[in-house]
Amino acid sequence: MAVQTQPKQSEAKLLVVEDDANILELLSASLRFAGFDVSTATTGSAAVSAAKNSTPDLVVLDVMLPDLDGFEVIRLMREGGQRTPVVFLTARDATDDKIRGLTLGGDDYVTKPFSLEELTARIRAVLRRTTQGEDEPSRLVFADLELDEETHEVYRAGQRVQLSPTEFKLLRYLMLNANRVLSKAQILDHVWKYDFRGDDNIVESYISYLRRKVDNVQPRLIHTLRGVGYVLRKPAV
Amino acid sequence: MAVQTQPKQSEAKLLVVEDDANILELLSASLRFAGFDVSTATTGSAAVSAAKNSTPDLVVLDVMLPDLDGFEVIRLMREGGQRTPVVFLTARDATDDKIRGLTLGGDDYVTKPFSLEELTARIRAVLRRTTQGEDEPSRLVFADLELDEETHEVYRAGQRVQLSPTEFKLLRYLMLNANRVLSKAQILDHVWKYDFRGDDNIVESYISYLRRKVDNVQPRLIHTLRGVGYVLRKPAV
DNA sequence: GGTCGTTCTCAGAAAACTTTCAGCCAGTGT
DNA sequence: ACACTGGCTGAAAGTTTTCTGAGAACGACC
Repeated sequence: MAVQTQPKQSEAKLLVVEDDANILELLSASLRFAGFDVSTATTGSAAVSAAKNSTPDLVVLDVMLPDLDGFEVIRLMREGGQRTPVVFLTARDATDDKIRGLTLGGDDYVTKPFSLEELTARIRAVLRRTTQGEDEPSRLVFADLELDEETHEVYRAGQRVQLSPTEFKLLRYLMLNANRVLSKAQILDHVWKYDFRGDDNIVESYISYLRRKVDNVQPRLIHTLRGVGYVLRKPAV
Repeated sequence: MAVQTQPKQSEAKLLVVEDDANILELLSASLRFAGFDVSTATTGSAAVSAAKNSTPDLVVLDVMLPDLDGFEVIRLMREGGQRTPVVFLTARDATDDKIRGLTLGGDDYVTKPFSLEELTARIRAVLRRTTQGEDEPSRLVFADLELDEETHEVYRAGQRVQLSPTEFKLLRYLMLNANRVLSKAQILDHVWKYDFRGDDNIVESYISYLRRKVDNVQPRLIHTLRGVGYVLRKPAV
């Protein structure tokens, strides 16, 4: 198999609005790679007109923008009758009034710094809620392993398993990329917040935790490829 | 279970009339998401003609409008023979006698600032009263937990439990969204008034009160999902 | 004006989770 | 068989999140 394709992600059209060039680059690259059709804007007014023209399925919107703030952008966008769902990006300690009301109308938000897994999970969740018709299932299944993104329940061989937040994110990432080999660096980049300055070993630790909780029965599903990374797959016949 | 749908809310047609752009956006987004078919107007005269054309099942009407006041709007609306029920939005200290009479005709009102739970509860109640035939039940039931929206009575395992107004609203919100994970932000946005300027901790406090009063017997129904939120559900099988 | 129920805040305790580290183990190549 | 490298994991330290008791603030009602 030559080409590695990403998990099908509804091919949705996203508009990403963010003025920090680094974060914008990070987001657009990884969301694009995740299979979304991404366009970008760096100011509120550019975002409004971009939304008018390209009618995205969802907007990823930094609340703090140089010109308009996120709420104004949304209001203007929706004045035209568009009802585009939004995932807001907010600063960690936006204790202000700023972050009130963001979850209304099926929208959601993530606070900076976030992990890419977190953001894409929210995007998927919002799309799931707002897209009618042929919907993404909220339940990931691989062999006898099941993970429900909505209820946060995980089962192995029918048994309920309790996972911590990081364990959950890691497992979801593995399942979304089943049969694909993931390097520790890759895992770190996706599952940990982008400002994490630690060492690879933490991935080993969490793989270990996950094995203990979720991969303690036959057949083993989490495999180590020495010097390469990890992969979730059914053992060879 | 694939799709997460909102609690079915009769799909009723609402006309929302409000001149403050922020509040209008807040209302239309969340009511639409709650399953109503929402149209909007920002002036009294626009409201009258909108009502003529689209014959809503219920009107949410700010009493204070730039041109006509809410009572005028209703008078004009009803001159044409329409008997559309109304939920008024009034300012905090509307001592107005006019408002007193409102509830007589089957209409109702909420004072600003309100919580969305409060508003949707009123809307549901008015629709329940005015819609004959297949009506929404006023009694929510989950496991051995029962909550009557009309009498405000709550029972756990057959035992009557006394709740304060906020506790009641919180529990109703949980029950309306049983089996769905609700973040503290989401709970705050729905159950607390939109001008509340406090932090998440108040949700924790009220969850704690609720547990003490309502979830002090087996099986536990209110569960914490660390880092995610709370959910009302029956324990794993 | 006092009592009561309620809302909201604060702060400490408890619990859960994350991260690091160090020693051990396993696979690989010589 | 040996040394080397990368991976695994137990334990401890560090951090974050949640829970809850106590009390201040508020307003309704007598």
